Amino acid sequence: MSSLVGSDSSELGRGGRLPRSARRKQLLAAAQQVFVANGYHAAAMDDIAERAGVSKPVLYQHFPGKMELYLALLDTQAEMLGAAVNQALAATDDNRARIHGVLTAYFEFVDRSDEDGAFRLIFETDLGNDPAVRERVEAVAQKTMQAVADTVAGDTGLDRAQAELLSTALTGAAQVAARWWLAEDRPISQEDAVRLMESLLWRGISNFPRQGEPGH
Amino acid sequence: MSSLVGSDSSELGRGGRLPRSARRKQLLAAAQQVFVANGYHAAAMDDIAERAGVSKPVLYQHFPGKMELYLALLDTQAEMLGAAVNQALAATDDNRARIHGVLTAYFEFVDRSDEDGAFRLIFETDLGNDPAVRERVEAVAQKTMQAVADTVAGDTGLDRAQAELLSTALTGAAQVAARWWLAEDRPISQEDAVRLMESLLWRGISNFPRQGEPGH
DNA sequence: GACCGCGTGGAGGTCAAGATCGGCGTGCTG
DNA sequence: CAGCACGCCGATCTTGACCTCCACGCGGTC
Repeated sequence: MSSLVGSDSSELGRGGRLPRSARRKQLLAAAQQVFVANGYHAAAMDDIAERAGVSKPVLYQHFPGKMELYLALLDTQAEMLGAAVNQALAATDDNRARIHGVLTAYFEFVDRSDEDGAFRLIFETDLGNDPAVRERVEAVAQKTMQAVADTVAGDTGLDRAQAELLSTALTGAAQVAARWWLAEDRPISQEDAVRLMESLLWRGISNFPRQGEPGH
Repeated sequence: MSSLVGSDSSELGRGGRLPRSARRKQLLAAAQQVFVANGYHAAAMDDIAERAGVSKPVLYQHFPGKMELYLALLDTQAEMLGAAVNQALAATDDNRARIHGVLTAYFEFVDRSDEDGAFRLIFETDLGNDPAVRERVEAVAQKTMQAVADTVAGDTGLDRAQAELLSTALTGAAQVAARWWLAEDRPISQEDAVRLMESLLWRGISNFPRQGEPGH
């Protein structure tokens, strides 16, 4: 009756005891699968434990609670996305190349995390109301937007608020487009998608009409 | 001890009995306040009933459950936004004017619903996982995107998938920008915001380089 | 002026899900 | 070989939120 090892794809590494570090990583992987599949609220700690092939007490010996578990995953993904975008912005001084890089970063992020759907933790969380989560999610978008706004403000002469509005639109467009592209199962190649978006955004923002320079 | 009518701003229309229609509208208003303030999950039926100054049974005599109550509100708001966008698209044949109209529709929607924050029901719901909710929310964006994609495909010669990608980016940019603008407490006037966004999007999409016309 | 029905209110049931306690087996160490 | 420590599990508690039952009071009618 009691089979030794569940070779089911639904269970990860069932079997004997593991060192804490390995067990922790395994629990994080299981939790990510469940959170991504069901969202935070519908995800049950029982499901996560079962998914990992352990019992609930073990789960609580590694994480104080559901929220901390979620935040650990969220931080990891936010770090990844933030680093990728940052690198794309710092890699060059050519603004068109920057747009290309940031777009690629977004598309790569949703594409790479398609296997596990990790991007949903950031872009489609059902915890937008929780302050801790909200802060972390907005921090990524804000940091990117601010960096873009610096360049936009310098190049267009727009004041800060105006530059931030356009920067929000640009980064938001990239994010929404990448999500749509993945949700539609990549109807076109990633290269084509990035090229199209790059063309759209670059035509929009480059040589943006200087305005609002008072007097002079 | 028992004050007759709660003139508190926290309670709506406490006092005697109301005709069903009026009571229903009042319950919807109370529910909207609570849902917007706390999100779906954190909102308690007790809070909604208390907010409306009635007891829970009456709430359940008007709505079968929490979900139906939420969906009623969601449908109303989705209808409003969809109608506004539709009207903006149908009002003219000039595509730049269409962009202006749609942008205005989005900004008006978040602005007008700032008093009660109704736009959060659509744009920041914490029920993105529930099929019924997801379907309704996506339907609005999808319909808009499809309408825009029709025009984009016709004007640029792009194939359907490419046109839809760009249309998603355009409508997504409008939505994200409007939400940012409100979240930042309207740092610039609505007219300026719409003008800036219109300039950005129109420069991006107008005279988009024709490509992908095979052979011929 | 008395009666009857309907809408209202407070108190309670049910259940799901997060969080926890004593016992067991296994592998290392002297 | 014996003791020990550690990781693990089954079973349970508790909280909180959705959802109904018995008493009360107001409006229409003869």
